[in-house]
Amino acid sequence: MSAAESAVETIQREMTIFARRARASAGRMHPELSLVSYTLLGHLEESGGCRSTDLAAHYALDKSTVSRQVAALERAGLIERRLDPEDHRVQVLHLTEAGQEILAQVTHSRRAAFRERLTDWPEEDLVRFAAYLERYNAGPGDASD
Amino acid sequence: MSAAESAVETIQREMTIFARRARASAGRMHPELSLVSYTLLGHLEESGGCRSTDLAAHYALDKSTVSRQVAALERAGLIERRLDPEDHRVQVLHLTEAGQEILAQVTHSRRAAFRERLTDWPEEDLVRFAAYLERYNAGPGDASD
DNA sequence: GGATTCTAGTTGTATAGTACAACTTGAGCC
DNA sequence: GGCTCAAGTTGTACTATACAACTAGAATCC
Repeated sequence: MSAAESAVETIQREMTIFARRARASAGRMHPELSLVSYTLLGHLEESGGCRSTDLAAHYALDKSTVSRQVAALERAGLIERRLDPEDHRVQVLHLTEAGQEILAQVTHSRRAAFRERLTDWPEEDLVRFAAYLERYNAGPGDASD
Repeated sequence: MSAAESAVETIQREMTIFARRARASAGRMHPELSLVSYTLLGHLEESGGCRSTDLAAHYALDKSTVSRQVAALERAGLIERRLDPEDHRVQVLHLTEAGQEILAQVTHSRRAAFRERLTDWPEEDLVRFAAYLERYNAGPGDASD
């Protein structure tokens, strides 16, 4: 097996390990905010408010799934819906203050966990690793982010 | 924000994107073998047979979860149980021939998907990317693989 | 300008994966 | 032989998810 083939093997294996771990630990780390909820809140912050349908399209989730997630986030007081005055079918979702706070907290603690894991890495390696990941994810597959 | 901090941000974001995608697409790619089942079969192959309890410990899953997964895999004819003659509480799990075949197929198609995604990468970058991932996963976190 | 068709979102129903707790069965140890 | 420990199963519940059917509002088309 060539060096390139063996590297592909390794990348596959390690990415799979990472995915499994992320899935297993996501719920335990932040019982108040599942990985999906966190991602949705994050997207709302970045986008400055968007529709349920946009979230579904962006993350390749069914609209019913998003609808229930959104309902839960609203029940928890983390987001609010504003009826679009132009089109009454549309509900534009926004973070509440509480939502912004929780998102900031979770982001902070997630960031801390990553940083700790990467603490010994020279800056040069961090930058290169980040570039590789971006390149990998930006690849020709599903453009889901 | 320093270059290192911004790289950590990027790594966190891109790893999260990857994990979400893997989770979303795993079921669709191989309807006959979920990501968990695939991982369990893979471990059985690597280890050459082990106990249900070992799988649970290794992947930080509850023994009841593994019990049901194993039952499904047995129902599907992909693994078989052999009673440990030394200790009749213990069932040693082994891949059947059918299990080996399916595992090989799924491994092959997963590998093809990865390879396609990485097809334009120079060998040097593949090798470095693989090394970074290994280093990341080998870090001080949970040693779940 | 009313009927038809499209779109946003909700609700009903089903499934997979998971955890926790209670239980069963066999092993090991005074 | 009778406690205690270990391996695994089963009951129950919850979360995330999808698909399909539905509701309500918007847009379009004679």
